Amino acid sequence: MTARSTTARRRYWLMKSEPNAFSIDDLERVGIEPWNGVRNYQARNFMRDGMKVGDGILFYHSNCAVPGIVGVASVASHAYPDETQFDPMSDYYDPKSTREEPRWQLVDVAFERKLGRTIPLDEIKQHADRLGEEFPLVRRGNRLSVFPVTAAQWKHLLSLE
DNA sequence: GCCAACGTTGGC
DNA sequence: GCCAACGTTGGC
Repeated sequence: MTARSTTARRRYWLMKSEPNAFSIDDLERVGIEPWNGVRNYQARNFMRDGMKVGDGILFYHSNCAVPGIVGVASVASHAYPDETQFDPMSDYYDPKSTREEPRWQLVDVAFERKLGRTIPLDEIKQHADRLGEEFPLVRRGNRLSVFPVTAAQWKHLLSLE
């Protein structure tokens, strides 16, 4: 086996968070955070099946005055069950989930850096031709909170910083 | 605060 | 398995 075949290429992702709930400043403060509360199967599957420790994450602020990319983070664990699904006191409690067969998984997310400036959504939309029309942020009605970013998209988005 | 878009639920 | 109702997301 060659070294190349045993080393998976680093992947890239975008993860949304409402800054009122958990902002890039919060991540900087704590350093590492279990990405709990994802209750969408597609987003869960990306975390569970696609993410590897060391993958790059674009940290996106949604549902706020200036939505956009505000920082860079990295995947810091493999997927494991989200504890909040078992907690009746949690907003994220899921009575249909069991410890034997947990429904929701998460990864730990580590702070890397804040961007020099926010890359606002309205500016990202102006680059739809470069990013591809299928890039979720430039599509209407997009609600997916975790999705993959290609190396080319990653490079282009960060070049806007 | 409004509302379009979308995912999930549950009756049938 | 269909699909209307409902709840949530998230830009504006």
